[in-house]
Amino acid sequence: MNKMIPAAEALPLNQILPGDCIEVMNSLPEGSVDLIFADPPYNLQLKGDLHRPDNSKVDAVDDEWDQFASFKVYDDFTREWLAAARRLLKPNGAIWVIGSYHNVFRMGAELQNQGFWILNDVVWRKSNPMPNFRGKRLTNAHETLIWAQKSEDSKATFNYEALKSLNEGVQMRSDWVIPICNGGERLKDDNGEKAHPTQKPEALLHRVLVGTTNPGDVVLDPFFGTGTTGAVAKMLGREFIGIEREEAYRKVAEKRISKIRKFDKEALTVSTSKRAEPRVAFGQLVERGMLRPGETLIGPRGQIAKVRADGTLISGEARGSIHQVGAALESAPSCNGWTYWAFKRDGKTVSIDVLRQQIRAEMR
Amino acid sequence: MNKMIPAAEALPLNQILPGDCIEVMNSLPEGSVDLIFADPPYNLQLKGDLHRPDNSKVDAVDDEWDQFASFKVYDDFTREWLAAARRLLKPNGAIWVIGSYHNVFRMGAELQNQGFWILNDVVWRKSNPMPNFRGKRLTNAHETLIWAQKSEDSKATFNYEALKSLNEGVQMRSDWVIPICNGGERLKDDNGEKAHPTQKPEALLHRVLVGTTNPGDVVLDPFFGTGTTGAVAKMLGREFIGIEREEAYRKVAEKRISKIRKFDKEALTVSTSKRAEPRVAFGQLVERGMLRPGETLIGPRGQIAKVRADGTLISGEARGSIHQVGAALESAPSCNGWTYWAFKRDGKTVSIDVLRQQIRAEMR
DNA sequence: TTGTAAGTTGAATCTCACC
DNA sequence: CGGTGAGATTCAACTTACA
Repeated sequence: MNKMIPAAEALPLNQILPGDCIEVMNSLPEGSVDLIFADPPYNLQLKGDLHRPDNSKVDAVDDEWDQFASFKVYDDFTREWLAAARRLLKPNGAIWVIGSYHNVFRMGAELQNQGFWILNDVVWRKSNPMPNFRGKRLTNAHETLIWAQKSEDSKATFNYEALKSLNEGVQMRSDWVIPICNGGERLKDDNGEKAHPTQKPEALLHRVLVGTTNPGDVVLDPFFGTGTTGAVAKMLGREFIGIEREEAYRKVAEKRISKIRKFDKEALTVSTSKRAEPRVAFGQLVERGMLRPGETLIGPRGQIAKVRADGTLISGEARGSIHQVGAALESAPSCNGWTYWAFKRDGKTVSIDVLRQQIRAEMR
Repeated sequence: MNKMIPAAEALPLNQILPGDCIEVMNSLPEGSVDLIFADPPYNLQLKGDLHRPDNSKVDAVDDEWDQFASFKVYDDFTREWLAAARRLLKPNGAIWVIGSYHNVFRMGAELQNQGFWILNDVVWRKSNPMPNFRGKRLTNAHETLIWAQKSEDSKATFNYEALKSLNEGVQMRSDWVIPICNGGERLKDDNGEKAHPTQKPEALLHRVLVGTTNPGDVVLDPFFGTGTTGAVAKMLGREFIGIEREEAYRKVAEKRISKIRKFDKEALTVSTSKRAEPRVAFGQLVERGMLRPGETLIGPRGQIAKVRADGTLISGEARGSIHQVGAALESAPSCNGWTYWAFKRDGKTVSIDVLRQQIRAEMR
């Protein structure tokens, strides 16, 4: 790592870097990336690449040895690129990997072995999968993604409300129905053949990036292919770094991404949770005279408490914050006093949360 | 292995054997079982308590049998029971295992390491999963099953047509929508508490056994619990062998299975229910690029709103779902955004409902 | 009896700012 | 780094109570 240059400035943003992804990742400054999306190759047909100890004839035992050896080669490869990826991540960074049953179990186990902390596994349910023509198995209608943060105590970005909005106001689930990439989105080469065998749909990356990054975040894809990650990142105002070994793919991806335009800033603002709202102390309502010391608050089933000048409540034996007194009256471990308590105005019962909204509106 | 007695006759069929599953499996004759269904401990590693937003406490799976000190301990356990299971299988035998992201990657990798040949991974999509109460992750709405045969050249049973029939005449896919086990099917103990924390639905086993065994086949479940595998096997005219360590579970299972009657052949025909129109989230149109963030939607009297990246709209001060913003502009309590909003294509105004129809057509 | 409302529950790796 | 306390957070299906 070059200590002369601050990491952020040393990052080659919005570029496609040629070469082997492990080498290239190891040349980049550590702790500099917010999110990694990785769609590694999963062909296990590595037998031809293996160096046998001798030229013995292929028999059943050798077949088993072959299979074991090919898993070992794949596992070594997985271990190396995951370690390089992990080094690049910021402490609160996260990774998505995608695979099928051929490789995803090995990737998932290695993620755990390296200390990544799995947050969800997600099923991409293909609405239009290729049927199983021979009728010997089930239609292979899904692929599996794993979402993991760098370590158990990382605080990965999760835009809960944005994903809920994407899902008609209902909490987003771990199974995503998205069509495979075809039609106009499917990139073709000069011969009209598909430019990449496993091009991922932009809808998939849209959901990943909206849900687990913020605008301006750095997203790295070590198996860039024809650049779906980069294309969607650019649309969504994220910075990307692509790594791709094959020149043909790099060319297609560069052309593709050059044509993309970033969405308006307004369109990129997503729904946020209440957690992101500025915190308001209940005492402020008293200070401002919105509630008076001595005034009575009412709980959901008629419970009564009195407001004190310091912004605490008193109700029977219980005294303390709006939350503590609410919890005490409910014999509950906790209580959100803002939604629990109400007061009377002009004969009507009004939640104290309305007053908090007023203060928040003034703050904007 | 006792060579004096043919293996098949030595098998303790339709019984629940007490004890540790590894020891018991190793005491049974090798090569004698057609199918193994295994639902091992998931190693959930839960820490503190979890409360619902209404402050009720979630009854977590904190049983002693799910505690493992480390990944290494869990992996050793997995290796041993899978090896014992493999020994029991006939050459053309197969195995199903089920798990969550906590353990399924480790099981899948070990299956491959031992020479099992994966045929499919199957996603059990729960129609009614427990939500993520804290809003910190996606709803964990599925579990994963792996279907593997004993070795690459095994010829595992696969009843293609039967599964196709179960699926309204369409080839069965690798994602199965099945509700979690509750209601009358959920077994209770004498106190009215659930008898087992992780009882699997009979519908799941029904599909597994119809699809991958024949009547008369021997099905072994080394983690028998309260005996869903045995109950469904008996209904379907398969022979079962259960292994269960806990006496309480064995008692419940025995009582349960004694009440089961084998189906008439006629009764095996399953009734199919007509599905409602699938719900489409407006956000899907954005993810799929049918509408772009920043694009303008038009209301029936020329009202204008902009699409945001998370599938919400913004129009003046109003922001929210297509329904919410429509209602706000009309000062109405509610509004069907699908019929309210339109967009421009090639100079023509097109209802967004047209796009919803397109997605529904793809889903069929 | 029937319809409606309120209550319960499920394999869960479920907070975070501040002192 | 650990302790403290504010305060944010749920979906579908079934069961029970009651009109």
